[in-house]
Amino acid sequence: MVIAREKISRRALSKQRRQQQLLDATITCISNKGLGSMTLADVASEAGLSQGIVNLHFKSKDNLLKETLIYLFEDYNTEFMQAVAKSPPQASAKLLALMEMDLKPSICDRKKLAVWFAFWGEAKAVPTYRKICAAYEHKYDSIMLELAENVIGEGNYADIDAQTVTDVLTSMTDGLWLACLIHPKTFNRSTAMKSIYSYLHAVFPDHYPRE
Amino acid sequence: MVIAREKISRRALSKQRRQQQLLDATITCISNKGLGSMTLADVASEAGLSQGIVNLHFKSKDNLLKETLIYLFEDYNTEFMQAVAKSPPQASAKLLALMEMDLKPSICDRKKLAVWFAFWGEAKAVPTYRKICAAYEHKYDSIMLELAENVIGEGNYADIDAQTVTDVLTSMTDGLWLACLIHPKTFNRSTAMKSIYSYLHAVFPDHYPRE
DNA sequence: AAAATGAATGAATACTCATTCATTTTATGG
DNA sequence: CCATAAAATGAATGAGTATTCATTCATTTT
Repeated sequence: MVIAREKISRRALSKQRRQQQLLDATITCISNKGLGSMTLADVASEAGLSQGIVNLHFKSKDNLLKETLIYLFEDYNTEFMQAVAKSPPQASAKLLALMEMDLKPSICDRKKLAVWFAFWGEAKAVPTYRKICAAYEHKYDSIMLELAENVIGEGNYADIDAQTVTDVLTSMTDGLWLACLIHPKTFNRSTAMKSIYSYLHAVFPDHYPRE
Repeated sequence: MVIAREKISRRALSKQRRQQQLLDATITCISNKGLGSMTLADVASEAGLSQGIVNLHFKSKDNLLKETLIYLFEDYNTEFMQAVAKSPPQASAKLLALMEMDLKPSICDRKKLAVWFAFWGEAKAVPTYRKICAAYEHKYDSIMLELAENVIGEGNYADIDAQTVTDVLTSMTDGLWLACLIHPKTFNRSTAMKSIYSYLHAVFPDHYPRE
């Protein structure tokens, strides 16, 4: 019996996996309907489960949204740390690897970007979101800062400071993400990478040669 | 005939003022409560008027939001065109003036930025918003592109193309706006300008000397 | 096999909010 | 001043939605 089997597998799923499934469904729904008009019924239906399921697992809608933001960050965090760990040991290579990571399809993907921007769009009104963002982003900033300092120390770049480079790179990726979200037709991943590389080349010519 | 015309224009004016007042109230409410949880009652109360007032003037909430986005763009548009018109005639000066405009307090202001990001956060789900954004932004892009082309033509910058410069500058301002919105404590207008100038100096050293 | 568990259901509840509209207030031309 | 229309009001409506909870039932424990 197909129905019976389906029912069994539904219940067999562990609590953690069910929550993850609901978080994924939430991301899909925010991306499709917007944070404002997404309903818990949408999430339940997207997950193929019943009305009350979200409140059962997440207690409230507010809490579901908070957990979704954290889930997004944890995902990004993993990619970020992997990019640093797996790239060659030179600071310049790691910095470039981080930029490439920000533009790779699994990160720079309209579905996820829509959710990031949905939260940023509520950040002024919802201090909880702002605090979560601030905590994670501070970590990325300090890692990039150290990399930029190392690159500067290796070359002859007396008149540029590491914080400025970090600020430029961070704001550029955020801006390129917005372009990907709003202008999907004209946005192009390799053009975007070209923009970033053009800055790196301009500011650190010894480390990032003209291609 | 003259009397009739006067009568019409007077009424139109007051109507227009009321609508502007409601648009301002909407911006305040979105900024304070987020696009998702802002209600028409909030807007009416913010404007010191009654329940039904928004539907009277804007027909529906969706329409109010659309008009609010257009209102934001018209405001930005005025500043943009003024910045181009009032700055010295050299393309390099106009480009710098545009960047300074993007960071001036009346534009780079958390209240307004919260509203921009609120709309961008819904842009994937609401094609209307995306179309409005695309139409305006295409215009800004082509103006900046021409300026960048002129700067390149004036100097010895064979290996950089104008579209890349435009892309970098546009994405940087968007990213800096996000920083202003999310990290108000650490964000600093002059640091942000320093970031932008550091790029202009790096890419067009003849036009933007080390400060 | 019986009892206990707890995940999942989905109907019922309580509440919010956009929209409508009958009524009141205000402005204006005659 | 009055007559008329426009503008504004705010109570009423009803569609929609988060949340609750009694109940079901597959699985685990005894």
